[in-house]
Amino acid sequence: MKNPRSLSDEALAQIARRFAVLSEPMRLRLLQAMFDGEKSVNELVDLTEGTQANVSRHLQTLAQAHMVGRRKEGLQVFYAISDPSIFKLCEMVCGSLEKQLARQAGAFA
Amino acid sequence: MKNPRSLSDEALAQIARRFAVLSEPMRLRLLQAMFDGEKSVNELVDLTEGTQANVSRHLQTLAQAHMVGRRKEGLQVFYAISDPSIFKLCEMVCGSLEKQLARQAGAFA
DNA sequence: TTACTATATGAGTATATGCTCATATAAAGC
DNA sequence: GCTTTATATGAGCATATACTCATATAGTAA
Repeated sequence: MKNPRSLSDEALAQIARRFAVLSEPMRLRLLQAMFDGEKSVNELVDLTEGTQANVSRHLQTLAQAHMVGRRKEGLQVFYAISDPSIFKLCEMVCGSLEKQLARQAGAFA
Repeated sequence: MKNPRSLSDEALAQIARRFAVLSEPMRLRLLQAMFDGEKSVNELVDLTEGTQANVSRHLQTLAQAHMVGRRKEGLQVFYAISDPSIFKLCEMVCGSLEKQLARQAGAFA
């Protein structure tokens, strides 16, 4: 019996990919660092305390997912959040985690 | 210079973990299959066309993340979505993907 | 040109996780 | 007890990806 799926395999793969991009703590740190506006790679390296190579790689991942935009200015490259849904997504996940952690002591104070 | 992060490493890891749970197409298929109510493992195997072993494993992952609940009735185990934020999360991701696709499509028009 | 700076990337390694096969566990009926 | 059915899980393999180190590329200035 063939089952009727409302979303194609292709669509599900894209949704999954999007969640995967958000599933690395370092990338979340980078997004968090960009919450108040665009930042150069070096600024992001300082803010996240990551290595330059690693920060650069994660920024490519975020850019390929169209979650951040790239602006070059001289030697520097500035990245900024380009998809406003990111903010809401993170809010929602934080919210449901807070509810879950309500029984325990929270790291979200 | 120490940077002030608004979310602890622990909190970021938990948020990342939550996104990771949603980053597998098979798990999204399972959630989609449960959108209209609870289902037994066998029903989910049929609906997703996966193997019993694999479906069972993914259900454990979803249950550990408190996204689905488990109810045992005789020989069968019924799973159901227990975290309503799942619906909104998927809606939002679908929405922002649609926008992206519309832009791409527009570029070819 | 050379030197310096900011960013990106190739190569290699380590770890995580998804999948399958086979088997284990649990519940019900005989 | 034994058998059947529904679900869970251990073991092993394959792949994906995060990380580091070293180097490449691009832009600026002398």
